[in-house]
Amino acid sequence: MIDPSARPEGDAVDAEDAAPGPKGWAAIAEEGRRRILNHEWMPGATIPSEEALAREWGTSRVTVNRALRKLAEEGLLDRRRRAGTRVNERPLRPASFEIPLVREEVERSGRRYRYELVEAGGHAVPEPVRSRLMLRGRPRVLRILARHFAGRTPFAWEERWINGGTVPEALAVDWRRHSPNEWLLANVPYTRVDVALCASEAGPMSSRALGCEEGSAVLMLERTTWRAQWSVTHVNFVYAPGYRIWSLT
Amino acid sequence: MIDPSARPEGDAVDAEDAAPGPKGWAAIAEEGRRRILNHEWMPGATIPSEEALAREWGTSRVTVNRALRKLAEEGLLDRRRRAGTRVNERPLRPASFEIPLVREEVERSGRRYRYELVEAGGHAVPEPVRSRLMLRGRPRVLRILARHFAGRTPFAWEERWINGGTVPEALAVDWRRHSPNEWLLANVPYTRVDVALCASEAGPMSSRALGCEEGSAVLMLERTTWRAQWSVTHVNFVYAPGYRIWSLT
DNA sequence: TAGTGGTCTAGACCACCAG
DNA sequence: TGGTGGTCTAGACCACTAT
Repeated sequence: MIDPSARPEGDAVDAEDAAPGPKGWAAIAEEGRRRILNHEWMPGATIPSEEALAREWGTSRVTVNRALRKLAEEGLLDRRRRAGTRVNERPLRPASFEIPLVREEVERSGRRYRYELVEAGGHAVPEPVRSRLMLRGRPRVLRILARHFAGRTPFAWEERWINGGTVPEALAVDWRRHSPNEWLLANVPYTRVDVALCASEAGPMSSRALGCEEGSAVLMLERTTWRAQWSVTHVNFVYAPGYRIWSLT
Repeated sequence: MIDPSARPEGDAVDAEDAAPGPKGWAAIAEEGRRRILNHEWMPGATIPSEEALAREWGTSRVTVNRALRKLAEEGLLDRRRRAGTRVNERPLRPASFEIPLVREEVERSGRRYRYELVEAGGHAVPEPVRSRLMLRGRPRVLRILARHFAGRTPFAWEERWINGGTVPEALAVDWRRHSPNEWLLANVPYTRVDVALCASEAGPMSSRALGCEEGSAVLMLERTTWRAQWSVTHVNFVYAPGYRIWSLT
């Protein structure tokens, strides 16, 4: 949840005058980052071994390891046994996007969140959803349609299917009072989540729900959740036009 | 680049019969994950201290620390000094999306990649781009329009501005031969990248370039790159209709 | 103020793989 | 086959914060 490296602490030991190098693994990582950006460590080149760097910086190998591992996670370095550590030619830190709960996203922006159930009940399952949920036979499937508001403005449209074979309790829940996302998170442990993002054109229902024109370009998030090998739920979130998702800096 | 936890190795020590616990930090993390999913560690509850777990599993505290740190990064645990480690009430592993280079994405899918320059030259800078690049005064700005193909099919449309104040060399590059993305990555170190995703409607140029109807819903990726406090480039990638971006499992 | 997590050290063994 | 990174241990000090 919180990046531990963001709280560099524990100033190592001593002081006096002996060790001239940076103190703490975060500082060491910073020094490595600087050398890479300044091309003191050239792109594609092999950097000194952990042991050599530990000697140079007057620290232990484990500390150097921790720092270099961080830089490797950031994509700046490529590490392999025996081959050593190389500066990545394409220091492309893959942008990462986090998909928060709708409620949290709205509240974080300082607006009031409201959830509104539109419809909940059994429903024929369209083929694409059927295959996503890997349904066999004719299990009961619950469909939920709902809106999420930021203040008075529609924020997102939710179209969800819940596999009653995996989550029979869901059939008895009062969905006027419980938002599916939050109820499921609180009540159904899951082991895997598949998420996809795409652009879509607002359909008849979503455009009415979001107060935009049919055919408007909207961002759609599809999420399928699994508990072991059993599918739990598949949901499409359609965000109101203009919605943007930002990378985590 | 590579998740180190994916290669659990080094089987710890001994064996004999003494330590019944899981071996290695990855195995320990797995055991913790299991307990959380099985509600053996209840949501919201505080789990035993690192020292206690180290004793229980017959390992060292550092190893337990490494494992629990991993689970915290995954969002399953919340750790704080003195307060101890708690099971997160919302074990929502934030889905993360990686934005690869267009070329890599195309080639990974087994198709042939081709880049085609449409236009490159000085150009008036529209206000939104101007503010994104934080341009002051009237620096020279290069605009590049290009297409990216997967086989014979248009894959993405690129509209890019390069800040000539920060990257004067860019003004002399032959953009018929070099794809801006790759040239910039290879030649300009950067320190920060801002990325946003949104849905957009294909405009006159992008629709013609992508071979779709004007107004089609398309996914657009905006990226602004910085070198220290100087903006390097701002680019809009418009993907052909139907493009989907998947989370990294 | 005491207990917990964050970090460091020094030494060690092992898996991997380029030469 | 040797060198490199991955990992483990045991002990230690420190920063933070709930009580």
